[in-house]
Amino acid sequence: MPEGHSIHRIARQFASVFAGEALRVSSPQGRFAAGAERLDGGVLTGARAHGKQLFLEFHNELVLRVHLGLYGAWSFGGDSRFQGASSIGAPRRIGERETAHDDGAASVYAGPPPPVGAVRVRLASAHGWADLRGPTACELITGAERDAIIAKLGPDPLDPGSDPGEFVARVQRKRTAVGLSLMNQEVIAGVGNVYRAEALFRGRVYPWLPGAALRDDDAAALWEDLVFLMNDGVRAGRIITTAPSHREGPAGTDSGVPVEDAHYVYKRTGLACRICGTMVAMAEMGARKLYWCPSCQAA
DNA sequence: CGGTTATGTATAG
DNA sequence: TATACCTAACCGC
Repeated sequence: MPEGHSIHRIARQFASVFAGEALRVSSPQGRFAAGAERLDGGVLTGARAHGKQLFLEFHNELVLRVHLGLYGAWSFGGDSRFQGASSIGAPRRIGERETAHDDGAASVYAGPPPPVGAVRVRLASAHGWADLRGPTACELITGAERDAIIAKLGPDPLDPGSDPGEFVARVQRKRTAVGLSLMNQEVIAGVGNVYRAEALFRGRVYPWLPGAALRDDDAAALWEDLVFLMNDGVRAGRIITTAPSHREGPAGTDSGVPVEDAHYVYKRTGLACRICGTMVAMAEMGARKLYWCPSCQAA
């Protein structure tokens, strides 16, 4: 259940702990047995994310494309070096569960544990392992196919090289409601249901406003806010969109912000808006639940 | 233990 | 718009 920030964290994790290493690749569950066999023993040369797509690149030019979908997840474990790189911050986060490794007395890494549950793919180096469960997509593609996939996607707020004007142009090109376009990965890549609701609220944007009617500066502000929010998500390992002054509990650090204080509107149906006190509303939009404040985000 | 829910997308009609 | 996909956490009984 990850948005773009989780995928970028995972890509960074792979790059830092597996790049340059020969990997044992297997599919304990069996559904990726053929692919695993082709990758087994290969050296990981790089890991990249664009939006919610993850690309693990191997020395033999093969690319493993993974999309976690609604309930996919990676879990990691390994030696201390591995742990240090993977567990900065909160101990447990959505889309990238980390297993605390029992290193009672600085024990030597003894290899991955027996797989638990439906592990589609397991990657293992001399220092650690990664298990993938429940992805929507897990397939081997070529570099050219990877490039084609990225070319179809909109700009990613987490890519420093992306062009804000590209987002503005794409969202304004259609009459589609802004709330729908933010979920369209061809308009902007990496935004999901939480960032959609929270960015619209922070920008005071009416979710049903047609993209074509979105002012230039409002569109640009939405983009800039998503750049800020999503980079913060990569750093913190969770989505926190509230300003400290708008939280009910005592001000705290990332790890200290309680779940119920992390968002303005997401999953707050019926609760008072943190800004104006109006009851937060919920409606279906694009087969997903949209949360908004009818006063702050009035038409 | 069973039902519900989820930060997603593809495909059918 | 509806449904399938396919996994685990959570909640109420």
